[in-house]
Amino acid sequence: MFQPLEQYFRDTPITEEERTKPKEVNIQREIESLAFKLETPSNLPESYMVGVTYDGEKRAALVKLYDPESSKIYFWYDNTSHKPYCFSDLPEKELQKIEPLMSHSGFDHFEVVEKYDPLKDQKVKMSKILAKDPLAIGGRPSGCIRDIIPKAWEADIRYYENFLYDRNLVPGMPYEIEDGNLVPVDYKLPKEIVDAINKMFENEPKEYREFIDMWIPLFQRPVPKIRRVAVDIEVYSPVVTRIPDPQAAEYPVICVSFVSSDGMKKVLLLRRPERKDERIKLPHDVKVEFYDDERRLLIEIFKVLLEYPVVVTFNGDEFDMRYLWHRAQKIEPSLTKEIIPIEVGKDFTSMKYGVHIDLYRFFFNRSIQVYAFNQKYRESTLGNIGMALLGLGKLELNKPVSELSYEDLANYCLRDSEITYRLTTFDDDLVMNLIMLLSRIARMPIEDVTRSGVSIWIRSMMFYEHRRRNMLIPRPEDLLALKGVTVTEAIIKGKKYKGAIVVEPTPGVHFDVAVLDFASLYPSIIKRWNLSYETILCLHPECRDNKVPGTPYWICTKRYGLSSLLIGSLKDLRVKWYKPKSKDEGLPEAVRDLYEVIQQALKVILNASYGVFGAEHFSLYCPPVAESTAAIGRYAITNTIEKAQSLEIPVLYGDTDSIFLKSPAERQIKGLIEWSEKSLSMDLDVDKVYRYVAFSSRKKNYLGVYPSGSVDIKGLTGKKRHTPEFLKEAFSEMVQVLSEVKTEEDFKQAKEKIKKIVRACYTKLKRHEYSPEELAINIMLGKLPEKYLKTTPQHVKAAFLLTRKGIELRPGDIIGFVKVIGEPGVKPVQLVSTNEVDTSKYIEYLESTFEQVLDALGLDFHEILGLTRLERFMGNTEENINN
DNA sequence: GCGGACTGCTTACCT
DNA sequence: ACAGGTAAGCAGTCCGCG
Repeated sequence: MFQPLEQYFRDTPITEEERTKPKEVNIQREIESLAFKLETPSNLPESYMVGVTYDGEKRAALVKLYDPESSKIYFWYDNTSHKPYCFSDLPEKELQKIEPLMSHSGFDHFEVVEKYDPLKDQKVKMSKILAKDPLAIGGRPSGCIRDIIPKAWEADIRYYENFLYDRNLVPGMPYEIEDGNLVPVDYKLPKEIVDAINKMFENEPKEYREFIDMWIPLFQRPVPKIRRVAVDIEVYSPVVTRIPDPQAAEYPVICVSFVSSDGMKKVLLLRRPERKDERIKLPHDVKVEFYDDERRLLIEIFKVLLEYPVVVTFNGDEFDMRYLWHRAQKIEPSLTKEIIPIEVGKDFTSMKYGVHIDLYRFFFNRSIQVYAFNQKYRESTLGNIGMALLGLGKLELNKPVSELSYEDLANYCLRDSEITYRLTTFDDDLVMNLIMLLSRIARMPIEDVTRSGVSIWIRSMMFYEHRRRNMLIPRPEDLLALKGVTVTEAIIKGKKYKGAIVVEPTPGVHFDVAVLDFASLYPSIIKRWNLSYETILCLHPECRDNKVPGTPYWICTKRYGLSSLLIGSLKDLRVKWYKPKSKDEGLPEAVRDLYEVIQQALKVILNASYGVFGAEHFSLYCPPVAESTAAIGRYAITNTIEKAQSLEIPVLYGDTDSIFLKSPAERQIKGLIEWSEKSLSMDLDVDKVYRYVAFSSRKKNYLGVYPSGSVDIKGLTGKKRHTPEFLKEAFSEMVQVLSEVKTEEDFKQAKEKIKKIVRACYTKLKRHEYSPEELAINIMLGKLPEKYLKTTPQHVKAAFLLTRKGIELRPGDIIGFVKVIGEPGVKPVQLVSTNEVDTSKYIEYLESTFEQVLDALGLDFHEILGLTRLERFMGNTEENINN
């Protein structure tokens, strides 16, 4: 798979020309060549909407269209005179009396509109206040229209979002320009597929089928391959441990690398007087260019950036793009904001011509990390993600960037671009496809969807739907005042309401265990119970009997709830169509892969759909909706457990949406599933079957072995991220032994093997045979070390020992530390020598880690080590472990 | 002044 | 800036102890 390095690389002498000062160049002329000419054709064939923004100069929405034919971006400016606005409940007459509004320079005019108010369940007349520019509505620190009028509706929506929603445009979908107008591309979807999907939902109500119809084209329309370039820069820094400050941009950019989808691999190097390298050895397909004027280097970078519709970076928002922007202005005054093809915002950077995707922002998103990539990467660093998803890590450095030879610098920098680029291409462009699909579902431009969390995606999806149905979007304070806060009491202090049920596990080893679970429990509940902010606690007296079990809440019986329809339709499309189809061997691989991406994108959204209603910062925050969802979940699982018990199936364990059943008969399982369908209207399925499961008495903590011998480990310390390597190693040896156990009898032998593993580990600890690296506990810094005010945890103590050495640490960094004798008891792994290790602490660790499994097997740690109570009390020495 | 019982903080996990 | 529930380890506090 990987080519041998010697073949792959080529030696290139650094030429005389490259080593000596090149001829003078005319910087001004070079800069002029950067002035890019935007193209706004009056006709353009099928092109994809990749960017949407507001052009302050033209005072209009700007749509960036990607034409797959020419691989170029074309601009389209709104020609429909769409204006910024917000709503007021005051009649025009009243508004006219508000002097600051009437004299506001941004005020344009009033309109009277009729909207459906979902909180009142009736039509209302609203005054629409239109403005000349978006900043007049909101966005300035003071004097905005939304602050002048007493109550403003829909004033916190960005202008271009309003534009998208009002014009029914879907980012990521294909459009044409016809005689200067933007029109959706008429496209016939394969009839068999549309019919097949529709058939599955033929018994659903009309309101529901409308949603299915709306989604189908968004998922089924192909996603184009997009021409793109990955960029990475290296900056000179006199202080090794400090990351250069992009605002100050004090030091020169010394290297830049590009890797693009059209096969370009390029490294640009700044020639520095102190470097006297003779040769440079790089892969044969890599172009190298030397520059001795940093200004020319920057101009060359900008030229490349202008050429590509999509620019991909890793942390470019915070660093690379920002640094280039400030550095350019600092060293060459003619490189003005107008000339540099980068737009620097408060917390992101974008491109003037194309779009900028910062993969760090995307991969950092918890939902992406957990649901799309199943926690395959645990740290959001380029090296970590690259290693986990591509098997390609960063190049190791043996000295600081500023001291590297040209060759090492070029290779290092190139590798970063290579990883960044390949993160967008692996598995047939999985990441690009995922981004495009999320963009369509959330109705958000790529640059926004890759930089925001699920709550913003769901907000956008919901807002779009409100506009499409002419529904007034409620103000958060009205929503909260009307629907109120929660009534149940959480088990955890400080939480707002009661959550899921976790069943006390039956300790021990159990053979032949079936796990049943509700498919997409919470989304199913939201659909089945018609949960939505407007349906819960509705105003109709006749709905009051339709109670949510375990709460005083009732649900509307007259209207379908918006979130119920939205989340319900997405859930059904995933569960009934895309997920099974993605596993269907009868389909071509390309189709399966596409369906897999779609079901992944849906999973990401669905998994968060319940939580957002209980999240204070969500713009449709409605705690009773979240609380009811959890309450119905408890109702479903407790009733299912009772039913299982009435069928005399022992329930060993359960968590939220699952129950673990001991040796159930086929017929019993069938009975349970049918019961669930009939009395709960919920899909209960067999999720997995284990050869055996080992439970200790701890919840969220078990080990299950499948008939194939593969092992599921949940919550056990032995596989947690921070656990020292030596323990993970010993633990995985034990897991290997357990995976081979087929019958009760096999346990005898297995237990003996496990005893040996534990003893061997104990002996090695006692003899100081583990290296500090193997002993290191690796814990992530949740915030800057100085921000720990209430307590100082051990990893923070270790972190301070590092900062004292001048090493900069940031939230998200992982601190490796070893327990040592003496104060403060810990040391960063880098500074530890073997003889100061606190062995007794590690023996305690060994004990607690293995105990979780030994408990279940009926083994005792101390008996394994053959220690008597007295010996344990006295402490034990080298002698008594050797015999 | 010290240790045990307790609470609270922090991280990593499960669903 | 999606939720709540659980485990583990440690920091810090309080109280009693001739």
